[in-house]
Amino acid sequence: MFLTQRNQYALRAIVELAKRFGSGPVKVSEIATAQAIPRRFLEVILGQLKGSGLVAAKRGYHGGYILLREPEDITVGNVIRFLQGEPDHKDCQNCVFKLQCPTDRDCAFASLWNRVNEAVFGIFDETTIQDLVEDGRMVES
Amino acid sequence: MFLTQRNQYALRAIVELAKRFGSGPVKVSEIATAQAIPRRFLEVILGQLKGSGLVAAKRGYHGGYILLREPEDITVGNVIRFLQGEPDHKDCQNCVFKLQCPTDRDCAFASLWNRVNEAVFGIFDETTIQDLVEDGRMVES
DNA sequence: TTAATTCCCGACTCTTTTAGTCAAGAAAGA
DNA sequence: TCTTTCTTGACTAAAAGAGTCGGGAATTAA
Repeated sequence: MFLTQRNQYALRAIVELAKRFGSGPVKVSEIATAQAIPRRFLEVILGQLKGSGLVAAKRGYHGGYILLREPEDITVGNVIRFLQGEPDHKDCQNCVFKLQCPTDRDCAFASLWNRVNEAVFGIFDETTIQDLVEDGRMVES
Repeated sequence: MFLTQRNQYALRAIVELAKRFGSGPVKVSEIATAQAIPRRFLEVILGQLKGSGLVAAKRGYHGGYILLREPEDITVGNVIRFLQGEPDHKDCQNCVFKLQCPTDRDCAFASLWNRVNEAVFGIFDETTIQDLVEDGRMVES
C-alpha cells in the first residue's frame, strides 16, 4: 500500500472538510464521527496538518477546523507531499552520481524508482480534493 | 518508498543471478558480497524466492543458486507480485461494493488507489530483469 | 567414508514505525 | 466565569522490519 493509515486519515479529514467547505468551522469530533477515525488520534493529525497551510483551526465555542483553499485548488499531491515528502531515493541518488553507493557499480534501480515515482505523483498531482469528494458522491447513491 | 529493504535485496539478488546467467550456480556468499547484502539475511530471502519458481538452489560443493528463466523473460512485476502480492485494497473494495465499509458513504479513494496501482504495476510489468542489468551497466562505466 | 562445502530451517533478538491514548492547559464565546 | 474546543507533549502498545544464530541435511571431493 502506498499510504499509512494515518495519512489516509489525514486525507479523509481533508475530504470531509471539503464536503463542508464554506459552512464554517467543523469540529474534530464531527470529522472523527463522519469518517470513523479515533478522535484523539485525529486531533494529533489535524494539528500536524495546520503546518501545511491547507487548514486552520479556531478554538472555543464555535471552533473547529476549516479548509483554507478551495477543494479544487488542492491536490492529493499537495497533501501527500506535506505529510511524507516525496520519497527520498537517497541510496539511488548516490548510485546515479556514483558516490558512496553501497551497491556501488550496479544500482540498476534509479531509473525504475524515478519512473514509478513520477507515475504515482503524476496521478496524485492531477487529482484534486474536489475530485475525491465527487468520487465519494458517485458511490454514495 | 515502494519496496522494503528486504524486497530490494531480493530484486538485487535476482539481478546478480541474471548477470551470471548461464555460468552455473552462484553461491549465496558471492551474491551477498557483490550486492553488499548481509549473508545470513540473504539466505532467508533466497529461500523464500525458491517458492516463486524463478530460482532454484543446489547444495554441496559446487552448489549455489541459479535463475530458472532468462532475464528478459522475468519482469520486476513477477518478482514483486510474488514477494508481496498485489496491494489488497480490501477496505476500498468494500467501499466499491458498498459493504460494511468503515468509512461508509464516502470512500472516495477506490478509484485513486486503483489508478495508482495500475500505474505502478504497469511499470513493473514492462521492466524486465534484463533491463535492470543493462541499466546497471550504463551507470557502471 | 570422511571431510569440506553449501544450502536449509526455525527460532530468536533488536530496532523502528505505526497507531493510538491521556492529562493538563490555553483561547474563545455564551 | 463556565463551557466548549483546540493544543501540546509525553506516553504506551502492537506490529513490522531487519538481521542473527545454531545446528542439520545434501552434495561432492579426496
